[in-house]
Parts: sequence; C-alpha cells; structure tokens
Amino acid sequence: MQQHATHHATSYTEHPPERLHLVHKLRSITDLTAEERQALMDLPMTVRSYARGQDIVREGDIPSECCLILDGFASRYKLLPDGRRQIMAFHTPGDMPDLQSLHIRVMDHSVAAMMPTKAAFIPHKSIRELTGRFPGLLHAFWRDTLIDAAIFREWMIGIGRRDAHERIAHLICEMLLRFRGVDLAPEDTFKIPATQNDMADALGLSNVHVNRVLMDLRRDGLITWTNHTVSILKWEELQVRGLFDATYLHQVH
Amino acid sequence: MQQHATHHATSYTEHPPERLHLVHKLRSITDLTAEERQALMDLPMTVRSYARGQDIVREGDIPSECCLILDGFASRYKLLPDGRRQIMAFHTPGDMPDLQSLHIRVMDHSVAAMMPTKAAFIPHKSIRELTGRFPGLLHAFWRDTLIDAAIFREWMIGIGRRDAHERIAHLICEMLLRFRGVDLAPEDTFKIPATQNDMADALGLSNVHVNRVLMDLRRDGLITWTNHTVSILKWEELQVRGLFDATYLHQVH
DNA sequence: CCCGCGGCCTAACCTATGTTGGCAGGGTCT
DNA sequence: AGACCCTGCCAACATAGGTTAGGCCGCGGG
Repeated sequence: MQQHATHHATSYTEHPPERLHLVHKLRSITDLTAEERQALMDLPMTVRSYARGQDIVREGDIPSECCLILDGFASRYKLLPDGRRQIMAFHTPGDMPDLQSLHIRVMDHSVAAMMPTKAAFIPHKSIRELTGRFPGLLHAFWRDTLIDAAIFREWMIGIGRRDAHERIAHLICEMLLRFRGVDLAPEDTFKIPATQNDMADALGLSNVHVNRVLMDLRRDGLITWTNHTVSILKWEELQVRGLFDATYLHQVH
Repeated sequence: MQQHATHHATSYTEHPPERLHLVHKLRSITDLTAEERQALMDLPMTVRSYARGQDIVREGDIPSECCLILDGFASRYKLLPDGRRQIMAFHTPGDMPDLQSLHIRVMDHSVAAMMPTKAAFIPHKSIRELTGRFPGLLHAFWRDTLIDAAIFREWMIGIGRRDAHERIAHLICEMLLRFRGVDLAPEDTFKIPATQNDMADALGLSNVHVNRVLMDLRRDGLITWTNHTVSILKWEELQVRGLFDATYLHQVH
C-alpha cells in the first residue's frame, strides 16, 4: 500500500507505466535521488513479448543488452545434457535477470518466460554510460546482483539440507514476500505462474512428490492452491514448517 | 607454470608475499594496469590466524572490513536451527569470501577456516577509496562477486539434479581447476583440506554416502585419496562422470 | 606412555523420494 | 464436436541415499 502511494507520487507520463517497476524495485533495496530515478526512466529500451515457455536469453548467448522484466514472470534455469532441469531463480517485474552479463561475457544459464511476459532490452552501453554518471546507480545494480547471490545461497541450503515439506513451505513463504513487495499479493493471495512441475525443478524434487506435499499442506489448512492461485491461510505456521527467516532477502532498508 | 613466471616478474619486496595472491587472483579474471596492481599491494590490512574449524566471519555480523584469505583454505556455510549444515563455497588464497559485505550490511552466512589459515582484514573504507580511484578495480571486484554467484548456480544444479556420483566427481573436477589456478596442483595432485564430512555438507549428502562413492571412484582407478591428498588419475573419465564443463568458472579471459 | 578424539571405513537396516502409469478436467485448435 | 495436450491427482512399486552403530588408526595432549 505504501508503495502504491509512491507510485502515484512520482508520475512520468511520457513513459509506459511498466518502467516504474524498475525504479520501484531498486528503491526497495537502496535509496535513489530524484535525478537517478529520472535517469532510469529515460533509459532507452526496446520491448518484446514472450509466451509461456519461451526463452528470453539462452545459455551460450553473448548478450550486448540486459533484459528487464516489465510484466509477467520469468525463471532462470540450466539443463543437464539428458534434460534434467534446475530452476535457479524466479523473477518478477522490475527484475533484471541477466544484469550479470554486464561483466560476464557468456551466459551460463537461460532465462525463460513462465507466463505471457513483456521484457525490455537495454543496451549495455546505455547502462555503462548511466552508471558512469551516477555512482549511486552503479552501487544499486551491484547490490542487486549481490542479493541475487544471497537468494542462491538460501536456495542451496534448501535443496541440500531441507526435506521436501520444509523446502516447499519455504518457497511459498519467499514467494509471498516477493509478491507483496511488488503489490501483487493482496490478502496473502497471489497468482502463481509456476506449475507443480516448475516447483519441482526449482526445489530438486519430482513433480509427483511436490503434489504429495502440497496435498498435505492443504489438508492441514495452511494454504489453498487452485487454478494457479495460492492463498496463505496460516502464515505463522507456514513459516515454522519452512524454517523461514526472511533476512536473506535483504529487503529491509 | 606461466603464472609462476608472472610471480617472479613483478616483485614487491616491501610486502609479505601472500599479498600477491590477491593480485594473481584478480588477474585471472580480468586485466589490471600496473598502477592498479600496485594500489592493491598498498592496501592497509591487519592479519589474523585461525585454526581449523574457527569462524572468520559469523552469520549476523555487520562487518566494517572485508577479509582476504592469505594462506590456507576457507568455507562459507549456513546452519539450520537443528544443526544441519550446508557449505556453499570453498575459498583459496587470494579470495575475498565476504566481499559482498561492502554492499550488504548483515552477513547471512558464516566463513570458517578449514585448515590453519591466515586472513587479512581490509577496511571497507580503504576498498571504497580504492575503487573510487580505480574504476577498473571496482569492476574487477564486481566481476568477482558475479563469478561467485555463477559458482553458486552451478552447485545448485549439482545438488538439485545430479546424483551422488556425478556430484562428487564434479566437485573434484572443480577443485582441481581452482587449485591449478593458484599453482597448488602439480601433476594433478593437491592437498585437500576438506574432510569427507565437509564434502558431504557441501554436496547435500551424508558422510557415509560420500565415503561409499569415493570408494567406487578409487576402485575404478579414477582418483586416489589418502591422507588429505588427492590425485586425479583419469582426468577425462572423471569429467565424464561428473558431467563437468568448466565454462561456469569463467576463468578463460 | 596412555588416553581420547577425530577422521575414515564398513555393514545392516530404513525411509524419503523417485518412477511409472493411469485417470480426469479444462483449454485450445481444427 | 472431436482430438489434443497440459496440468493436477493418485496408487503401486523401486531405489538412492540416510541412519545408526561399531571398529580401526594416527595424532596431540597430559
């Protein structure tokens, strides 16, 4: 709600409203001056649309632009030669899933749309020019990639050391907070773009087992999950099951 | 060998030789000018020593300095409330395991010595001052944290989607390359500071199972592993077993 | 010198999770 | 409408890997 107020406070009528997600996201992790915000809004970008399942960036690519999720939902994933898939991150509007390509030439994983998704592409050149003028933005971007890494670490401990129930509860907790962060979870309910199969690939489980555990969580009245929408009924208890502690999201600020 | 030549080419007699590891490491991922190298060597640092098992930085800390491994070997890890442990990274001399603390206030994991280890502490202030003067170094540090994240991702797919044999073979492959990178693996043999228990916690397995798999690898003549030293006997075959592809280390340059 | 501890190794047993296969409902394309 | 296909759901069975327990060895400390 507060964030919503923010949206209305600063209006940039000459740009499509989706650009605000980027400003909004970066403000959620650091402070920005008015000039910095304006400079972000002025970044040149070309927009493309993707259907569910389509790749936005592909492993092996050598990007010369970064992509910014404007609308929809994306995942980062990697495939083993025999087709096993590991999803390594989910991304909401305002995220730049391949920001790292600024400093790492070749993509070591892919980015795909998990639902109809609009992505904007910003030339590396423009970003470099921007961060050259605004050191504050440079640090914001760096910080963003560092938080990314923190989430990877948290997922690692999940996949490596939590059992299936803990993992799934934990992921649902994380999603709720991140959707809340972009005002997409009113009343602890949100549209989840991931199928049970996607969840499985994110958590290192099989789709069948994800289904089993989900049934348990529903039976115990912690959540409902129908038709791609999830409601958290017992937030406290869900956190306990997932051993959830939000500090790793570094959203405080 | 080439790197060894490099060592001798540039000598900074007024500093302890361990400082060269940092220069060496950063040069393995990016180009540095002579001034930048000198500036690195001139960083103020205070040195402390740690025994195996001691924490160098602890989860929850709010560091005002970054640590640099001068000598020895360190791991980054995280504990669950009931004591389950996940190791998320190994670090060799020249690495700065908590570089992220520059932009992320509170540590979300710990760093520990895995053998007697010497670490240097560099005030954030000095690093900020340095990166202010040398944008090249700023990008080198940023790039370093991005490679870190790339390794996290690779470990994620390992823990999530590879079976125990693949995981263990893969980790040994990675270690060989990283030790080679710092001239610590002559003839494909290196001192491994990790116990089988450490390996288990890094790979999301139990120590017993690590032992089982290690026996297999030895029986098949791929490696020897005695007394904390590992030799790779069949490098090709080990890579095949681990589905190993080194691009994620981004060491090429 | 002995003691205790930590690291390895082994065996017997157990269970969480994977696999396969099959069914039902809802979209979507023709 | 019919034919698909994807997603969720469910049951029966299979197995990789966990757990527990114990023995052995080498080392550092008293």
